[in-house]
Amino acid sequence: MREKAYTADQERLARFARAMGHPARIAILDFLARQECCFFGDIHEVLPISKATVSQHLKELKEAGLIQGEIETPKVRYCINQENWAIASRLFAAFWGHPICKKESYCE
Amino acid sequence: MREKAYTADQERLARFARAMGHPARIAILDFLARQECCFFGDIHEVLPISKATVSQHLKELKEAGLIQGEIETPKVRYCINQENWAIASRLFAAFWGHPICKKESYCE
DNA sequence: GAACATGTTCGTAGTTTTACGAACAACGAA
DNA sequence: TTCGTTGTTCGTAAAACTACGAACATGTTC
Repeated sequence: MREKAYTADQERLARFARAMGHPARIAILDFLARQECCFFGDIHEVLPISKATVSQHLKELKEAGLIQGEIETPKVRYCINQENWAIASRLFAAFWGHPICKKESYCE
Repeated sequence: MREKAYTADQERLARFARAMGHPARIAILDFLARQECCFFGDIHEVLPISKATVSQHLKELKEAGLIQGEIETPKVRYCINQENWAIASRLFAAFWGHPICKKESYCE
């Protein structure tokens, strides 16, 4: 029954968008994009939610590929995942028709 | 305990992102952005989901402000909401640091 | 009026999201 | 060993999301 589906780019764009679909996660991404990298505690400090919830949001962003985390005992350092960040950036640019993207369709 | 919250832009960006967080809605926006305007039936035709579900997705996009619909008996014409589309475009451009947006002041 | 065409809304079901406290894991320090 | 710090994971609960068929609303046509 599945003769029409979504393109790979549509699926990927939606996946990234979903990850950005919560103010806390936007705040986290904003924060990380500015600092390049930082610790869990720094992120938790600027958010109005519990550690457990912050951890959950970070997991969501990690699963979407937008960030990555590595243990630096006893802390955990989180960073933007540059590779996927660039991919997402191009997908959104293409979607909105921003000049960063030359092609008429999504870039690759 | 509510001393830290999210900025208005973070809330708005998250709201738009959430609306884009499903492949069907990305497909709808893609379709509308290309055609400028079209009927419900045209949209339903290119999606692998039922009328009821398409209608639900359209409602979601309408509530997010990205599209608008008007009855043109016996059909319903859907269009991009240009005003909010431009706002969303700028918010995303600013978020990703795309050239359309110059520093703190909004682009254009 | 009866039949049709186009979409929306209702009711339902299963899944996912969001949030929290409590418990846990890992490790360095006392 | 015991304590303290840093985060994650577990368990739970309420809300929201996704999807569908059935029923409905509206206006056109026969």
